[in-house]
Order: sequence, then C-alpha cells, then structure tokens
Amino acid sequence: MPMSRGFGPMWWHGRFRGCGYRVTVPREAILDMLSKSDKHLSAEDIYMKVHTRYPAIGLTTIYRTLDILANMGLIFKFDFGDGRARYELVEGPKGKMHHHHLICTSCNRIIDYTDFIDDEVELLKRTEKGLLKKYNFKITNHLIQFYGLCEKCQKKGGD
Amino acid sequence: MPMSRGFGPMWWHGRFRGCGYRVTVPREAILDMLSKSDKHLSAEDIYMKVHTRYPAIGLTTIYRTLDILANMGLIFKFDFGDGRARYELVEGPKGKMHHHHLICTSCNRIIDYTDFIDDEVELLKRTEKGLLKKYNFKITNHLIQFYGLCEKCQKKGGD
DNA sequence: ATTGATAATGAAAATCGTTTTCAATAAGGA
DNA sequence: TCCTTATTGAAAACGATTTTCATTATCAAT
Repeated sequence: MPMSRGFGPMWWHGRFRGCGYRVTVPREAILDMLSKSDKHLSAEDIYMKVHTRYPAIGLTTIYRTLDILANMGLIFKFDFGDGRARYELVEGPKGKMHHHHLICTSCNRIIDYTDFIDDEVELLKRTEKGLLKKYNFKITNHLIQFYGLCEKCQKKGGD
Repeated sequence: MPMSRGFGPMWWHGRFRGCGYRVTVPREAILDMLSKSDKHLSAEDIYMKVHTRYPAIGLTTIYRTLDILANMGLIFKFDFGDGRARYELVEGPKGKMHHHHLICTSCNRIIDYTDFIDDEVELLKRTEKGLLKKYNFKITNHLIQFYGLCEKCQKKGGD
C-alpha cells in the first residue's frame, strides 16, 4: 500500500508471475525504491535505502532480487570500475531517457548524458546488423562508457 | 635476455624511467608475456603463464604490475562481467588493431571484432567534442561492448 | 665495481563485494 | 484454511584483489 504511486496497477506483477516468480514484500519494496530514487546505486545503497522503511529486509535478499530483476531485463547492472556493481531501472512506465555515462577516473563521479543518441542509434543499428551477418552473434545489449576527467578534476591537475 | 624479441630496444624502459619506476625482472617478464600471448587474460592467467618461466614471481606482483601498466596506459583493463578483470596490451610497436568485444552472456566467450571502426571513430570524435563543450568533461578513453548470444548458444536455446 | 637509499618483491593475512547454506517463513493455488 | 514450495535472513563461505611487512634488488652516486 505504501508502494503504489498511481502509475499503473503494479505493472510488474504480471512479469513476475509470467516468469514463475512470486510477488513478495521485498521485491515490491526494492522495485518501488528504484523507481523513485537516484540512478547508479550500489547493492548496499539500495539496502540502506530500503532498510529505513523495511528493516527486516536483508542484504542477501537485495542481491538476489537485483539478480532476478537484471535477468528479467527490468534493471541494468553496470560496472564503473570501483569494485561494486551499480544498478538502475531500465525504464518505468513513464519512460526514462536512454542515456550513457561519463565516468571521472579521478573522483569516480558519474555524469549521465543523453546527447548524440540519435547518431549513436544509427551507428549501432548498422553495427549490430553487420555483426550478426559476419559472426552470427545475436546482440541483445550494448554498453558505451566514456572515461576521463570531470571539470573539477581537470582544474585540480588530474589523476 | 630471453625477453627480447628484436622489435625495439626495450622501448618501454624509457616510459618506466620517465614515470620514476624501476625496470625489474617481473615487469619485463610480464610485458614480454603480454606482447606474445593471447588477449583478454585474467591476472591468474598471466600469473600462470609467467610462472612457468619465472616461478619466483608471485601473484601479488602480477596485480601490482598490471595496475602500474594500466595507469601508464600500456595495457587496458576490462570487465566482462565474470568477476575477474581481463587485461590486454594497448598496442605493441608492431601496432595491434583497435578492436572491441562481443561477449556471449551464456558461455562468456569473447569475440574480437574490428569492423565498423571507421564509422565508430567518426561518431566518437563528434561525441567527444560535443561532450567536452557541454559538460567540460575531458574524455581520455572509451569502452564499447556488445552483449548477446554466440552462434553455439543460440542453437542451444540461449541462456 | 662498491655503496647506500629506497623502490620493488613475495608470502601471508586482511579486505570486501558477492554467494552459498540452511532452517524458518510466507505466497498463493487447491 | 491447508499445503506445497519459493523465498527469506543470518551466518558462513567464497574469491578476486589489496595490504602488511620483512627481505631483496635496482640504480644513482661514488
């Protein structure tokens, strides 16, 4: 009941049942939290946020649930090179913008950007088609990340 | 002496000294091994290969050396999502082809490809210039990876 | 060549994110 | 409501990587 925010009647329930998964309090709590909160959260970030409202939910369940959600395609799992995985909702019913990440190699700050996506989509389409033909590799997903120095770290003299 | 392969008088010595690093047997052994052997090796892969010729070199030194080499820009460190980092030489004096990876999410096989790099380079150039202007983010590196199913795993019925 | 300051090394222990184990609990079809 | 079984949480296990620290090796100065 504290979960719903009125944008659809628990639209993910169907997905769960369809995959043979049960709908449980921890799963609802985690999905609800992800849909409301910041992006690129680590498992522990998520654990702490969920924990404030549901102290009974353990870190193990967070990991297990994130794994399921990633396999179902509801969330993305990222590695930004700092030793812990990061997660973000693929898109809510509202539809979040497709985006990529700029990763500062000095301070680990993450900047989302949504620019140049059109050009990129075109390139990717061509690439995916070509790779399918040449290697018979069926692409389901891609990752594009840029590494470098953010404004602050450039001034500080870099890493 | 068993290190040299005649393609340049230990060209990396200069880079080392320039960074204040000493040239040591383990470092030469590791670089030499990387220049001769397959790509996307894990730290343990490298350890075992180096170990056959230099049993005294420990795994700790492998990690430390790989870290230095990555910071110097001599090698790339990749994460393919299987829990261990992979490393490959950026390019030897012979010049290796710029390439990207297709990662099979079912069997973890890695396929290198060098196709469509021209189109990609053009897109990246534009993107980098635009991101620099908009976010004042100085890009030093990028990562592009495709995930999907290789030929074999498609036939097996996927993951 | 010898020396000396100190960077680099290896073994073992520590770290830390993530997984596994297992007994207890809860979801949801009957 | 009952019953099967998926799900859970706590603790232990795991595994890649890092740290510690005493020893060794590099190399600039002699």
